[in-house]
Order: sequence, then C-alpha cells, then structure tokens
Amino acid sequence: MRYHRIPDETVRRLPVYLRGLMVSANQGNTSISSRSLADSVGVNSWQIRKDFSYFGDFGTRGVGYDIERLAKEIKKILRLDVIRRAVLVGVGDLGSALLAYPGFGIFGLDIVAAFDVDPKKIGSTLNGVTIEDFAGIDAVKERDISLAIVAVPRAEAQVAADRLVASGVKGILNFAPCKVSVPRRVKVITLDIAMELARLPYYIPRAGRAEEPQQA
Amino acid sequence: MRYHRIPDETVRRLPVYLRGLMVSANQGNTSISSRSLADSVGVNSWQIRKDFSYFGDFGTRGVGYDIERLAKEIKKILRLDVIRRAVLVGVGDLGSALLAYPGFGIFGLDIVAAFDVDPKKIGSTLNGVTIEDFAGIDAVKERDISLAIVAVPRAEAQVAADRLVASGVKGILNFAPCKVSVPRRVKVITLDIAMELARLPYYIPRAGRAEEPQQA
DNA sequence: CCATGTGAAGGTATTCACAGCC
DNA sequence: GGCTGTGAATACCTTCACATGG
Repeated sequence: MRYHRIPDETVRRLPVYLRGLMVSANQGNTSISSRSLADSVGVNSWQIRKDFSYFGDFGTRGVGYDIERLAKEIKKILRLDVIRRAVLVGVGDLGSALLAYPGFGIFGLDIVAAFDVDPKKIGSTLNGVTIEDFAGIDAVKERDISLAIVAVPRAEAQVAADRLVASGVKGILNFAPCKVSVPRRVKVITLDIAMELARLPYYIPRAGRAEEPQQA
Repeated sequence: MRYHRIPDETVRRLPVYLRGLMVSANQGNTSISSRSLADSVGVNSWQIRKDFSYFGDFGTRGVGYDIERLAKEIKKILRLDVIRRAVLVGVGDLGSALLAYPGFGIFGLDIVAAFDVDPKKIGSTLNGVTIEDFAGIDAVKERDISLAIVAVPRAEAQVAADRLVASGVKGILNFAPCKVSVPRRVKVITLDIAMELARLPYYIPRAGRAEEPQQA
C-alpha cells in the first residue's frame, strides 16, 4: 500500500539499506532481491519488503528491486538530496577523528566548517577545513548549514547547542554524554559511545549459568 | 512485579539511568524521584518507574529511589560489576580518540590493550596503553578481556572480529560501517556514525510544507 | 517458478490511571 | 500530599502466509 506513514524503526533502517544498495551497485548490479540485500545488511527479507512497501513499488516480481531508483527514493525520503552540509563544534580527539572520517561521503554529507574555543587550534587546517573561533559561530547562518555535530565536553554541550540553534541549525548529532534541550523544531540525536560499550556486557552469558539473555 | 524478564528497550535505557544516578550522587543526593531523574535524563517518569519495576522495589513511596542501591543493582544487571576490561583493535584517528576518551570510566570500563597492523604505530604508547602487533592478538586470551572495540576500515572488520572471537572475546563494539558475522554466543553492537548523521535530515521539516515528521 | 507486496496475526513496548504506601 | 508500583489499554513493530504479478 502506498503513501503510508513511514514507521520510525523503518526510518532508522533506511540508511542501512541505502549503504547496502550502494555497495551492490559498486559491484556492478542494477537490481537486487530482498533476500540478497538481507544477506548483505543483516535484516530479514520480509522486514525489508515491508519497509519498502511503505513508500511504493520499486520491485519487479520475480526479479528484485531496481537499485538506482530505490536508492534515489530513499535519499529523497531521508532528505539527503537537499540537506548535506554540516558544521563540527569541538575539534578535540573525537572531533578531529570525525573531520578525518571518510564515511560521510557515501551519504552525500559534508563537514564544511569547524569551530573550537582553543586559540591554539583556531586558524589551523584539518582535512581542508579551517578551524574557526566558536565565538563567531553565528556566521554559519549565512552558509546554508542545517546540520551540526557536537563533540565537546559534557559541560559545554548545552551552550554549544544553544548557539547552534540560534544560528539556524535544524539537526544536531550530539556526542556529549548528556541530554541537551532544544526547541521542538530542532532534532537531536545523542550518540553516547561509552553507553553503547556499557550495555555490551549484559549480553554476555555468565559462565556456568543456565539462564542467559539471548542476543537481539 | 518482581523478576520479570527485562525488555530489551529497558536494557538500552539502563546505562542512561545509571549515568543520571551517578551525576545526582555527585551532587550529594542519596535519593531521587522518578520525576527528577526524568528531567535530568530525558525519559518520561512513568517509563522510568515501569523500567525499574521489572527488577524489584528500590523506591520508597513519597520519597523516591535510593540512589546507591539502585545504581549497584543496575550495574549488576548490566554485568558491569564483573566485566570491565576491553581491547581496542585499530588505532587510527577514531581508535586514538577512543583510547583518549575519558567517558568509559564512569561505567567502570577500561581499555587495557590496543592492537594495530601498522609497524609505525606498534610499540608506541598512547594514554598509558602500548600498541601491540595485531598478529599477536591471540595473547588477549590470557588477559581476562571479554570486550573489544573494533575501529578498523570496513574491509578489515570481519577479519578483526574473527580473530577476536578466536581469542575469547564475548562482546564487540563495531565502528566499521558493515555487518560482521560472529557465532551466536558472541554479541556485536555496530555503531555506524555516518548513519546516525544520515538519518538526521529526515526529521528536519521542509521549509514551507504543511506535512512534517515529528521528532521522536 | 520466483520474488514482491500486504492483510492479518502475534508480540513487544509505551502510556495511562490509580491503588497502595510512606 | 507525594511518589512508587502496576494492571489494563493503547500504540507500535515484526512476523507470517499467501495472493499477485512478471
């Protein structure tokens, strides 16, 4: 059925599918079945078909999905066709690694500016991006940037977010291990690395015990 | 009701609560209400009470929860009381940042070893950890390490995981943007940074359009 | 015959509303 | 009065089974 509302969990999987489609396209394929996409990304084939069914018919029965058409549609749904420029705030260890990270390109995302408060860093260039003074963050308003990555210590995260929102940023990927409050119109995704590692031990069976959590 | 099975989504939130409890304890509190914990971590108070109800009574009606007792119980459930030592594979930009990252300590987690294939890196020391040759990864078997962080390029992630599993690692936090296959008994959490940034634009309302996705 | 697309069934998690207790 | 703890109601997501179409 077409023009369903797309469930949140499906949205979370769309980038996974998108990457799988790209990889397959790079191998020279023009179409792919839900089964083989399933094998390559690690999601059930019926889940994939259900997910795709929320936004139209891209498959051909007996054949599979047209990779290019489907990838283009997913990009459109995720708005990756129009929103691509991001700013980084906080060029510490993690921030520098993110600046150097080549993985954003596949989604058409681009870190086009970086800010820090450290005078020793301001003015230097990393991966083609010159680090600017955080005091001048307002300038991003004129640069068509709607995404931000916050990689500052916890104590500074809220301030950074406030200034970013004031500068017109619409979405924030927050690496600081804390909640940041923003107006409802702005979306924040907090990615707490230590927390991910912290929930790993739960899934490790106790040696010599019968009752164990199973993996998800 | 006590001794329920703990839902997976609750397990995902436990580290969030744990951090909130620690922060509150550092401020000198000994107990905390679901309402104020809710304010500090950004989860509804009824969700918090429901989550805690899955594993027993830690609250006092009219007062709140005993922070220390609750924190200890959460750590026990997450097995953070026994599993704490981790190994890092891949000391590139991201890996170095993770070695320097101070955020693991709050959960009692510790990166005690690091491996890489680059001869220029092997032997040098970062944050008190000496980088060893990946060829000798088997040695972790004798070092009581059950967690691993994989921060290598996509093409090497599966090999790294295979070697880690062979070396007795039980849980892997994978930063490479791909699926890694492991035996059922081993748990993998893949954290794909670019993917998180990629789903952010979806939540940004189109300018001048009525229909908009709402934030989650 | 193969693979998609989808109603229906089943399972899981969230939200509510309020009884129970300090 | 305040706050926890929890059955019940609701919403959401996944899985199944199979009709549909190339």
